[in-house]
Amino acid sequence: MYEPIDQSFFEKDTLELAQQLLGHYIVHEQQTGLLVGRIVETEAYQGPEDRAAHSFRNRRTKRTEIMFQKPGYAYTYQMHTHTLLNVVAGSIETPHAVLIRAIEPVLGMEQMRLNRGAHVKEVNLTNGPGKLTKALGITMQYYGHHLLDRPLFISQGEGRKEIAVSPRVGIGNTGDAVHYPWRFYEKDNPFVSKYRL
DNA sequence: TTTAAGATGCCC
DNA sequence: GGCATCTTAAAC
Repeated sequence: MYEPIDQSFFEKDTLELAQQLLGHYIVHEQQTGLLVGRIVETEAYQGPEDRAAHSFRNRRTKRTEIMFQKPGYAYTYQMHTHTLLNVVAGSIETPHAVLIRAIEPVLGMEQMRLNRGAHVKEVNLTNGPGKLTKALGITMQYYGHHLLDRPLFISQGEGRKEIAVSPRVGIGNTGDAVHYPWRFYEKDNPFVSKYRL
């Protein structure tokens, strides 16, 4: 039923990929069962020109190294107490990534509740980049994992509604980059994260 | 070796 | 609005 998508899917312009990811599934096959979420919000980060990107000015470190590889790898990193998940984008040596900011629970909601806490309302289970990784059980162990490989992969979706666009969330102090319209989400979807400065 | 900062989220 | 709490990078 859920099968990894083709490598060619990742090989497109980064802004295009960020939009194309909307409506596709993230699948995590765990011992406890299948966890599936439908991607409803993404953001593009395009080093070396993009001041908000970790790879700004081709900064190449242990953390950013995966962004210089071929597209389709998972770039996970720790943000305070949370793990955030990116899909590496752009050709080799072009350090782009697409941050997955929100998903809509499709399968395994019981386990997602266990991962997130029983008192959390359904709409708040996965409506943020740190929330969805916790719900899906995604940790730093997936840094450098390729998203065509089980147990964590992208799977073909069944389409999406209208795409809305906005500036990216939570990038203060990055000059012009603050205004780039590189956040994409499915219009009117209740699982999209709250916009913050 | 030490320190600061961060693509967040939860609680007060 | 404060603060948790972890990884990395850059300062010293």
